[in-house]
Amino acid sequence: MNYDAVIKFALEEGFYYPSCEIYSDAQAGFWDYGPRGVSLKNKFVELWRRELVRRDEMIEIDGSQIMSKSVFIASGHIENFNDPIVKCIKCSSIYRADRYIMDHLNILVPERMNDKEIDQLIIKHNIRCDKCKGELGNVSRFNMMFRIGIGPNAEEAYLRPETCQTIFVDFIRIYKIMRKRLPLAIAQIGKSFRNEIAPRQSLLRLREFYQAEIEVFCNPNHLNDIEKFEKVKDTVLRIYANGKMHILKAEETINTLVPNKLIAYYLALLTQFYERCGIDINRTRFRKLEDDEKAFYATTAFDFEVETSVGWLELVACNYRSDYDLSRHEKVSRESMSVMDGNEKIIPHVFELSMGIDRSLYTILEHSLIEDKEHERRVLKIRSYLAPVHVGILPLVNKDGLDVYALKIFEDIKKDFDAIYDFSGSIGRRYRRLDEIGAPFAVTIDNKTLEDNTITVRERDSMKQERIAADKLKDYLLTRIRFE
RNA sequence: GCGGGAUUGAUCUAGUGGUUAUGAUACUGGCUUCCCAAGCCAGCUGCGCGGGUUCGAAUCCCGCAUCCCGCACCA
Repeated sequence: MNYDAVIKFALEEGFYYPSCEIYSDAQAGFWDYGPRGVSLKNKFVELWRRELVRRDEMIEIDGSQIMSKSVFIASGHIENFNDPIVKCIKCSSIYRADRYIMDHLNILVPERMNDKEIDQLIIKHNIRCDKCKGELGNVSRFNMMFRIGIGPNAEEAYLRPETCQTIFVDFIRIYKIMRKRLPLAIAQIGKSFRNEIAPRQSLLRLREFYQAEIEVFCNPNHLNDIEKFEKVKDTVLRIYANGKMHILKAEETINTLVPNKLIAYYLALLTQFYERCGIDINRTRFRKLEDDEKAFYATTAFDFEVETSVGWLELVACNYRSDYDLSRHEKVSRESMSVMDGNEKIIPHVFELSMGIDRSLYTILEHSLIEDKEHERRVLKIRSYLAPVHVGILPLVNKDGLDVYALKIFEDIKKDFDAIYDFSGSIGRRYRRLDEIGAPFAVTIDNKTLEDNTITVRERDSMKQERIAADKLKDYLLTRIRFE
């Protein structure tokens, strides 16, 4: 399915839709998850906990979304997370100042150049607006962080632009109390906020969005002492670097494409996780970033990208952040961030997996939504453990006590599964409705049920049915829906 | 943020100044129906927001917002 079809599907079925849509002053870049979307998201998060957090014995925290100014002085966001912009006095066109000058003068403008120097360059070379030849105003700064005021005096603070800052500022306490050793991974799911200039494409570019971030704290001198790497050494990594694809077992990438075992290990875990999300892994790649593409804190970076109808989409940023964050926080807060690793006293380095949840959910939908022309149906062929609804309970006809029997079954399982009871419309119509929201199973109660207490279970993808004892339904669903 | 296009029920859509705004799908209730979008009856939802022109605006004009395309932006 393509992007437009997924958007329409999401609106119709209640996966997600624009926030505040009944008001005309609703702002772009904010979307709500509806009933089906929340159910999908919750299951995605549970899979993430299962396949990453618990599997790798990570620690999960949940931090505040509002953080103090000092955090972002230390993190570099106050200084770096903004762009110098100039505005045309005449026609109000806005340009990114440093790039505009580079394009016009063919010179390199260093990132650290201050606003006055940029102003002088503009005046000296009489740079004018491309569109109307009007004069340009003074440089101003647009910071992508949402600044907010705390309390009656509106003390300066910010909505976090990435969840990981919580992990960095909490690190030393967690390390001291949790009795863990390096490498130690701390994970968090939560909202982040970025004041994008022009958000577009629904869940793909939001001003308020969910991240699942994993920060692996490690000793830079032991990046190849990773015993658990053995468990994933045969996992195939798809790496795009130097202009071509490399499809190799994890162990074959070490020292060539991937600098060490620790990074390769987590790239492998990530690959396995997304495979279990039902994303077509043959349409994914880890793209090794060139120096000019990397974030200001990264030394090695891979983007995990997936092919969609709108092109390659970045789902996860994997950055080796070295000791940038902890050292900066140590300097600004004057709290020591050193820990003992064996006999070494070090400031840990950090390897980060920064997942975009909203984009991941979008991709799962796009890769799972199928137009089944043969059976005239739209089917969400999503993994059963991610399905927003697990099972529909349907009386074949709405009389003869079948409805009563069906309701009893529904009451019996509704606390253990996401189940819906549906008696309205023909049986075929009800199957179609369940197919559309990806319910992997439909249970039908018919006359035979009244005689021998058996029911039929219909499978979404094959449309095949089998008859089982009604009192075995719970076991049946448990084995078929559980995480594999 | 700039330029262009668009905005009519949940979804798609007809409607270029004049009765009560069109149709389809979907949805709801009922009848029928023992297994895959059948049929019949009944029903619920709508002109993005604000201002102007006009006797009269979904329709013309202006502003704002959102969506789409391109540019720019994307730590």
